[in-house]
Amino acid sequence: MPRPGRNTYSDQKPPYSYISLTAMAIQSCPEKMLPLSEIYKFIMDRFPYYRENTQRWQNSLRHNLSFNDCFIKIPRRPDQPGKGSFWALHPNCGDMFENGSFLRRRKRFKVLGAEHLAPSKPPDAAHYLQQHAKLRLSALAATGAHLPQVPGYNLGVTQPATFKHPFAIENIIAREYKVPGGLAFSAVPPMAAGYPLHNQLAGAWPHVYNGGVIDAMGGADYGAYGVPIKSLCHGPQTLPAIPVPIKATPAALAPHLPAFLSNSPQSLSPTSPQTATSQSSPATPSDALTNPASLQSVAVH
DNA sequence: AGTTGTTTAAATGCTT
DNA sequence: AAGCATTTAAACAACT
Repeated sequence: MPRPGRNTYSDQKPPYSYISLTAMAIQSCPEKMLPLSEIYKFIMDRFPYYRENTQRWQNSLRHNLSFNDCFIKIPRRPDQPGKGSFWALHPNCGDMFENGSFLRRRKRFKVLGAEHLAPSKPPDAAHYLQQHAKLRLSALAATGAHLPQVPGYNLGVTQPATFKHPFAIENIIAREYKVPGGLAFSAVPPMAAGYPLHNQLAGAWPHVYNGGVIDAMGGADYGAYGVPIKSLCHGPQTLPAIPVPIKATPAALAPHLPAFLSNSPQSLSPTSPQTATSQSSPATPSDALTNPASLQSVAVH
């Protein structure tokens, strides 16, 4: 748990846009979808800055959820009582922060085509995620795995370690350039900028380096909903140290990234079979659902 | 009544 | 400077 009231750099505004914060929250949960209230909670738990002015930033965040096509709304099933819908990332949104900055995307993600023209039809992506979650749950039940129960929607299903969405919190952390000595350099450029850089960057990023994100996820060992962090993320010690240029160009970046960092639908060659990067166990039937063909999307502008 | 979700509009700041 | 992404504010509807 974060330390309440601690007056540190962690009280400063984190260098993440609402979009990246929301994506982080969504990716932190095994089912990759969260209700609004849980997104709020995630952000407030991890970033003390957002424990204040809640009306302001939560309104902004809601605006972002509605306004940006990279977020999709997933209706609750009857067996998932509660307020509001779930929010998830559009399966095709890929790595929106491929430029290395979580403050500003290079391009906005925009959905094209049928989804906009026929909104009355439930979005395939939403259906896919629901089905995906369901199938993974039944697969899990079959294995007899014991995982913590989370009311309503999140049953603690863990992701296979082979795929990490670019927004997964561990991937975001992984982009920080770690130096053996403990000094850390950020892959996030200028805005690090807005931070007091006279001191060590590690000090400027306490929410990341000083037990921030990892520590705050329920105290180093447990992440959201009591799921052990290590089952969700690579531990900090196993995070790849990836030197990312301060001003990264996609062309310069992509070839050097480990597969799991560039492993997004959009980063694949168009001819690559999607099943190769399925988020679910390759042995599960949910693979058939991982790439809804009707989902057409593109980054625009 | 409070929360959730959508939409419009304007301001701000970064990128090209 | 223009274009664009993001932030902020606000109004409003729907829902619990």
